[in-house]
Amino acid sequence: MARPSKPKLSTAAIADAALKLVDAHGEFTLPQLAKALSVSASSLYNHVSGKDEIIELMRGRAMSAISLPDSVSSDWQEIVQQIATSYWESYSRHPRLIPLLTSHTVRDSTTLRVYDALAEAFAMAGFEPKRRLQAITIVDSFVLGSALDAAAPENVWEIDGESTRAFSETLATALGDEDRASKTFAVGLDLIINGLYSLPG
Amino acid sequence: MARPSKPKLSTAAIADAALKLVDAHGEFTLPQLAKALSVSASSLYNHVSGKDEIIELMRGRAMSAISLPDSVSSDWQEIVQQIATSYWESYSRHPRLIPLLTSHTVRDSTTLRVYDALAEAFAMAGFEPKRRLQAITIVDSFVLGSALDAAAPENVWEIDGESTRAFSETLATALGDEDRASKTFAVGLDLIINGLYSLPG
DNA sequence: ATATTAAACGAATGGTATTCGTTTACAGAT
DNA sequence: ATCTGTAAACGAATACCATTCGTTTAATAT
Repeated sequence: MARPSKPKLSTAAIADAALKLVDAHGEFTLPQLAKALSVSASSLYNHVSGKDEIIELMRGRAMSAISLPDSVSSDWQEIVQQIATSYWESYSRHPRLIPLLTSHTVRDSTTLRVYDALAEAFAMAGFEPKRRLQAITIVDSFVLGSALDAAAPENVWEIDGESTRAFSETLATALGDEDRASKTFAVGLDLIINGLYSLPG
Repeated sequence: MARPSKPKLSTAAIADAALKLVDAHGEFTLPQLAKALSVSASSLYNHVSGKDEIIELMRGRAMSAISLPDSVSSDWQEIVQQIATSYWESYSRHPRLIPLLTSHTVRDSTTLRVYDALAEAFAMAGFEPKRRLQAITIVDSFVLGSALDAAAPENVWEIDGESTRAFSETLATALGDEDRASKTFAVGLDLIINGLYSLPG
């Protein structure tokens, strides 16, 4: 077969199909992806430079739902809370994507705008550049860590039965609590924002 | 060649060599590893079930330096601070290992003991099992996220020049600050522990 | 002394990302 | 309307990679 009348591929279609594979299996290969798109693997290279770019496309896809709040409508704490929550939710909608992203440089513009928005919020709060970076890093670390935690829901810990009662009891409470991850993130974020507020400047 | 008088391999030697490769290149392959050990790739399978087990061995190697404090010597806040810091330091000594670990179930006993110790500390603080898990998760998320942040020190953000001034100024302050990551982690952890203390139970 | 196990090897298998040359449709210029 | 160059598909080929298997021989256990 040669060039078709209507192109079978596009970067959007590739990103969507890859994301679907990652959501389902936690990974993807180019032959898999090609088969899912009814296409040969080499055809992908007419639209994409390689597997790395596909991963970066998925990041953009996953982050596209982020809506950044107006900088004027509320105080900085509420703004930071909205940004961080929206950011975390985007990660959490595709938990199994996260491990693929952590070894990659961020090129996606939406993601970069999240940092811009956080920087402005903390600037509005009167944080000097140095402490601004500190605040951003703390929030970002917690978002990423929480999302990673949510990425491995059940089988993170393989218990041999040698655990203390304190930890066993603790683990037992995890079962059945549906959106424990979401609630825990909210609590932690709140705690961080309040802490940043009262931090000695 | 057949069986040698003294074995050339051991799980410890394999883990060390693999860790050295990961520290240097951020990844490893079995042929690489075999060459570093002056051995053929198939020989590795006499000591190890596959690449996954080697990764788990590296986790154990990286975490072996963790020393858990006595539960009686000080108050729970100091204990949690010591555990979390030691935990973070172990990750940070091998930052490029972290992405390999995040997609794996924890089997390493040292790592599991960290959770035990945290559970006991929070139990001592009077946290009920449910809030205990919440506290552990928050601390763990922050440790992991911070370590990941430290894993990609320079090139995480590829700036096109389209950033706001608030963020550009912010990024500029990152240059030259050697152990910024360590200081930021300390600030954030302190803030979390204090927050947990005053959290409505 | 003999049998079993352990630890090395090379060769083979099946999968992976990527490159290249070829084909042919489409789009723009003459 | 024709010509031309680019775009988008394909199959074949390359160079890895993880893993398995059969073989060899040393160490160990019986």
